Amino acid sequence: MDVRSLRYFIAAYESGSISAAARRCHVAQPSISTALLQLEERLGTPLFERHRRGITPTEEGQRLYPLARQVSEDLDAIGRLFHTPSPPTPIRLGLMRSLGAHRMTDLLKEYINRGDNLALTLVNPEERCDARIIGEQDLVTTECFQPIWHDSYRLALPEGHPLASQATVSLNELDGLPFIWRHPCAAMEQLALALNEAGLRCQVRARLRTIEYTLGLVAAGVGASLVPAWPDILARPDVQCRPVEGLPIHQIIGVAYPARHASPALAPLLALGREAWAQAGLGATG
Amino acid sequence: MDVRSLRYFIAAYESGSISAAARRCHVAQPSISTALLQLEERLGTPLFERHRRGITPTEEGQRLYPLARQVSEDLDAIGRLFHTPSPPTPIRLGLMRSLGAHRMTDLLKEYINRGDNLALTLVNPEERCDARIIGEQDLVTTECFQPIWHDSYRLALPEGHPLASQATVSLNELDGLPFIWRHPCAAMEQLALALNEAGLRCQVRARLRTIEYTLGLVAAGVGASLVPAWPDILARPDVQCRPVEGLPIHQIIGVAYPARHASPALAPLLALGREAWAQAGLGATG
DNA sequence: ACCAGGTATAGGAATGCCCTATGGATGTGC
DNA sequence: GCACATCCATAGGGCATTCCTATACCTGGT
Repeated sequence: MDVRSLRYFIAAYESGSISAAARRCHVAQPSISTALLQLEERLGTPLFERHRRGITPTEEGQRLYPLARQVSEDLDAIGRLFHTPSPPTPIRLGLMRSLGAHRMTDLLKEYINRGDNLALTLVNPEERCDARIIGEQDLVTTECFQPIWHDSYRLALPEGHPLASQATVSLNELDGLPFIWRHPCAAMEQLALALNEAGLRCQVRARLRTIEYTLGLVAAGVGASLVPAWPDILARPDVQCRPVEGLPIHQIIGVAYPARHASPALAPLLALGREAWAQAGLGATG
Repeated sequence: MDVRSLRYFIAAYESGSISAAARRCHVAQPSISTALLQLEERLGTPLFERHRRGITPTEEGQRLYPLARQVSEDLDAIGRLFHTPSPPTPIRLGLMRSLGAHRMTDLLKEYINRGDNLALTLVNPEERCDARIIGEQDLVTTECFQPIWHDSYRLALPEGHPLASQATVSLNELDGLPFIWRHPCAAMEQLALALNEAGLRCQVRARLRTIEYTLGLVAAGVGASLVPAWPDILARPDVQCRPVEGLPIHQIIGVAYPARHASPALAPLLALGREAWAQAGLGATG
């Protein structure tokens, strides 16, 4: 009886899926799969029913769950037993706009978990802070940079817009197109520059700051815009995203931190960034 | 944080010694030693003070102990959660005399632990039974034999007896020596045979059945006897044990069980015998 | 002075875990 | 209707952890 299997069981139980549990535990799916099979073998009873949409616990699985939680948490408590809580480390983190609330909260959650009693304060990236989550283009020379995410940008069009019938859109086709302008945004500035150089007109219908409002206005047919190609944006039915030909707008987002005298409490954040970046790199090549 | 380390910690705590814990856990001493060091490293505090006579728990060790017990027992409970108790398997075990109460109870304890809900009945080896713990010489042809222990026999003398000043005793020196005769005992019968063949007299002061009483009478100076060379007998200060020259009396004790239709519930007992026999074999060569 | 009993360390073998790759089954979108 | 995506299970190789033996070191007892 291994506590590792129990933790995997807990994750699978709470996720309702072996694959999701694997993502949550940062291991590959077969690890959870075989561990659960071994646990069922060891206990002599099936714990889950497998089906296409995931798994549902059997009655035995439901009986095991609270006990497994108990053991797992007791073990964690032992780990903290002699861990004299250090005074909270204040960390001021500057966050640029348009980071993607979902992935950013996941990152912060993990950071707080891994860090040792952090007191996180989120501020604008221009303010004084210990580190900044920003696009690579905004680095200043005294800063080091740890990449986290790679965002490529797409032209966002309302559903049914003529340009949306094409797989890609050329720069010339943007001439005179009404735009929802998001500000500040390096990608939009690049677009403005490109339009200007090509002698194309740029018609701005609205200026605003958040991606969410931008998408709402795009969906309402007020105009087009430029948004990062995040899965949850690409999945929206009311907005269609198309790459702009010959205008590969990318942005690398990461942690910028002072090259000298960086706070040691940043280490887990940098490690998380390294992991996410490596993960994306693997996905890109595979 | 691994439950393995916690179990080692529990064994060390309860044994008061790393070496004893290793024996109890059936692992080598360095395994416990390094596991404890790792646990202390992990928790960031020493758990034991090491000294020449063993170890004593620190205050932190004492705090950890009940929690470790809790987790360990909860985990065991999970292991038994879906283990529908099978109906008790009755096993009649025939036990010859003079097996050595200590090692025999250890063996039975382990057997009951490993077996699946056994109902053990101990009887004399002549009675009907599923298996017998006997000397190899008492095997009948329909039985298989799994050796467990190898006993060699010594002449037991009261402390200060003239013969005890010698490292060994010759057969001739036993002529006319008063004896405490233990019965039944294959070794004593071999001795009687040897004395008889050499034409030596044998003077019997008492006849009895148990080794404990025998040793009491030997210590009281009533006479000599022949006893197995077990560590706890050799360690007695009131009795001195000497090998008899040219008379290597040995006995192999083990499990005798029917060659056909042996109860499957005997398997753990045979496994235990195999382990003990291998262990002794290693000790003899090393 | 040597031996016995205790713990710590070093190095090699084996067991087990994790990962990648792949197969099978079943909904989903065009 | 057919390709595709998702999810779980299985196979095989690489690697980390654990175990063991052998040995060093220390101290108390003979």
